[in-house]
Amino acid sequence: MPPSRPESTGSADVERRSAAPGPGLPPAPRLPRRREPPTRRTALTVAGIVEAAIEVLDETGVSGLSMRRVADRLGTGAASLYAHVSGREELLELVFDELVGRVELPEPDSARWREQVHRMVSDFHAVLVSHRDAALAGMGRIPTSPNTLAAAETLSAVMRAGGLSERVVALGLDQLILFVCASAFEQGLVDERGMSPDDLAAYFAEVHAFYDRLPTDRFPTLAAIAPDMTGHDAQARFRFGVSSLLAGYEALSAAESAAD
Amino acid sequence: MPPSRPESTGSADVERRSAAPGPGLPPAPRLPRRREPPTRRTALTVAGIVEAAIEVLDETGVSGLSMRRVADRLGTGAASLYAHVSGREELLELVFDELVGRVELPEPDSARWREQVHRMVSDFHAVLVSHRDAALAGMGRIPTSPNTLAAAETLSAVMRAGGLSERVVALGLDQLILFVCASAFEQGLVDERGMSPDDLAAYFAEVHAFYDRLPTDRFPTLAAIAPDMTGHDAQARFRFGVSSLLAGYEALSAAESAAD
DNA sequence: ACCTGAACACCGTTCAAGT
DNA sequence: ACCTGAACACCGTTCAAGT
Repeated sequence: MPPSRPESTGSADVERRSAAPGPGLPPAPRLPRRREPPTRRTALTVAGIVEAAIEVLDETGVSGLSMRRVADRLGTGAASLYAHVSGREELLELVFDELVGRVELPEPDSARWREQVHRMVSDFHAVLVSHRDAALAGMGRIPTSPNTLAAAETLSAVMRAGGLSERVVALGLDQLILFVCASAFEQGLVDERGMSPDDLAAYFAEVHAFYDRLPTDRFPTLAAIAPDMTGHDAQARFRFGVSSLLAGYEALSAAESAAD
Repeated sequence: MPPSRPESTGSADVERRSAAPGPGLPPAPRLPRRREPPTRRTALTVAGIVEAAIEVLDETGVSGLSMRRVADRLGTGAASLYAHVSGREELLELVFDELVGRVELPEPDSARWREQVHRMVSDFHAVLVSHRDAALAGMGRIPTSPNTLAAAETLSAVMRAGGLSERVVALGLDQLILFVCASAFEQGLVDERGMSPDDLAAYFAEVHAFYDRLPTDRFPTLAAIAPDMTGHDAQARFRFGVSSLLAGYEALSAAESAAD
């Protein structure tokens, strides 16, 4: 029962399904029925909770993803979630695993391994960025959930197919995942800092101007590379990052073989 | 005045410094005095607030770094901080700048540029890690504060001294900083997830065992590289990361020159 | 077994009021 | 100009109680 009843707008009282007998009369007898107007959602399940959590995430970002808001969206109270999920931390892990599961996994092909790595990490990055700063939920986590394990297996298999050494793949896999998450998190943070698109454009224009005007005596190098720093969009920077990592892995891997 | 007065334990009423005349009598006249027992700390300043914030950070991590706790440590209320700092977000920026300022900046030397980069980013990483997950405060931030600008200038100058192209330095600088912050954040997060050192050791042993036991049919690559994944400590992984980035930058930079 | 309301111990920020 | 207490609108989690 809502504590205060807002005026019904339009089609009068269709929702009040049982008419009371009237003033001065006792309440009418009732057939037993489900204790609450069924509040639309079905019984609580982990999958349903994760789905609701992702909806909240899309609206508010990770910091706004609270147990209370998720519960609200499911028409219940926060305490009810604890029967299905140990707490906020586990819910974030489940959300992250669900998002990783949306990345398509290729059949490793040594002829196209670079392309395959670029594709996988770009997809991964895109999925994360499309859910605000969701990437935060993945940082500092060792892959042990089903979808993160499957993705780690495929990504490392592609790297091995490219001829990188076991050692380089083992160490590089971690770093590549860290890079994807950190990039996505940074990108997601930007629109988390509570700015309108207009403010945001203004802010970037300011940053651009700021770097262009850096005094060349105190900041000779930054001033010189300023055009190159502000001249690339997020996607170009991400692509550069992946390329430099792969080039580095190849060089280190080759150096290892040469040492044998 | 406390709403309810707990029984004084032991040494009776030493703290009630002004004895009331007694029941039925008006309150005794008082000399004007400082409204509060002087609470030890001097007047609020930005520097003092940042110092207190770092102390709180060291005790609780970024998530526990609240305006209320910082104020508490300064013997005041949270609202008082807003006269010196626009809010929590700005305070985090100030804390990050202060920490970056503790990194020693070398004179760029083209003969030792790799060593200089390794040294700078290791110092940076070490400073961040020594303050829990402080690195979180630096992510998603474009260097504009004094110490972050100075560090960015020096780091990019060292990279230029190493012969890397303007484009590679401009794009790589960002990535290198992101890598340092993300690594430090991950490392800091581990002891943030609220575990005792014993729990932590047990957890890592579990992870180790988990990877060692991965079924080889479903996870052939992960199973094969498991020893290499769990066999390196955080410092080795960080060093590998920096080396691979530098190797990548050199390769990409060389490829650019070759294309000219 | 699952769900609930109420409570506990917290948050960041604002604002009228004091000095 | 600086500081304050109280208030507002939030948090995650626990727990006794209900069904």
